[in-house]
Amino acid sequence: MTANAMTISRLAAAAGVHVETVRYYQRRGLLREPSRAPGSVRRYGIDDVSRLQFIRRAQAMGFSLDEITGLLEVKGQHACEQTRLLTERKLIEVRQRLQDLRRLEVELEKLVEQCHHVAKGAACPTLDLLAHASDLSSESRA
Amino acid sequence: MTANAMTISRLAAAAGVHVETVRYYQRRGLLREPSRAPGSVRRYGIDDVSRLQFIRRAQAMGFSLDEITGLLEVKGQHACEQTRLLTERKLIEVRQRLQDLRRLEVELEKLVEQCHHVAKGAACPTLDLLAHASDLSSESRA
DNA sequence: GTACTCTCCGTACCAAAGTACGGAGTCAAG
DNA sequence: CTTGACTCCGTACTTTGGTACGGAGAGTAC
Repeated sequence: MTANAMTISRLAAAAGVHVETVRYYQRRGLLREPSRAPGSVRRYGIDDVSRLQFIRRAQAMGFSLDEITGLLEVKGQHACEQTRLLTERKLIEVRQRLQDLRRLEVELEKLVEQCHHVAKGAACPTLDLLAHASDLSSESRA
Repeated sequence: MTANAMTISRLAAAAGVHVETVRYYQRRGLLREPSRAPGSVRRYGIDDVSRLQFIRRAQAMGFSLDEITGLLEVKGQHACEQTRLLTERKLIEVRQRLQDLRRLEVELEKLVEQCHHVAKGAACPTLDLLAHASDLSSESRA
């Protein structure tokens, strides 16, 4: 076995992260700190690369490091159920953000549109709108 | 005129923000610090409420406080053009975020879906997917 | 065996938009 | 005129996901 042959910089390179990130994940408890010969340097193996990649993939799916800690902890019997619940919650969050952003897109489109049609020298409708509320103020959400 | 009659807490309440937020905006230069009788307390007027509301509306439109500083500074001749440019840039950002989130939504939907169809006792497909890459790893964006 | 790179470690710092704190001074009501 | 609420002010802390720094020890290439 060539297991546990990597130094921290090789591990980081293998997973596509910075050395400092590896150390940061260790501090956060996302990654084990491998035991090492006293007065020596830590060595990492394939499993550590996998775990780092797991973390990065989960991040790409929108999970926070805290949530990923949760994902990494679920094991055994109800793992799938717990994971699914977490994923469903995340999906709801994402959909909410999508809705907010779509509304925002429409509003911004309106602003740009109006600015295109404004007469030279006239007041800027965007600044006016921001200054004098109208329908936007009713849109303030929690 | 009842102008400049408000204390900071009334101003904050009128605009729906916290006192500390008013002070923070003053420090950032988004809001003027009204002159005051020496050894006395600051008094605010309607204009300050409007300005605070402008800021909050612009925030709701996705502008950062730095960008809002810019919006508040543009005045006169080319105000509309500058505002429009800023708004267009913001719109592009919003659309990019929308695209990212839509992709994320699809991925999360797949995960949830798979977890629903998994046999009892079988491994969790979500955890598997996160653990063993497949098509997701090619999706890593800058 | 020495020079150069890498690792280790704690600590500090970054963005963004605030929030919290604590002591001293001020305001307003009774 | 006292009491209680409010204001002022600077500074520190929060969250999230890291990045940067600096000095001392370890690993390695020649």
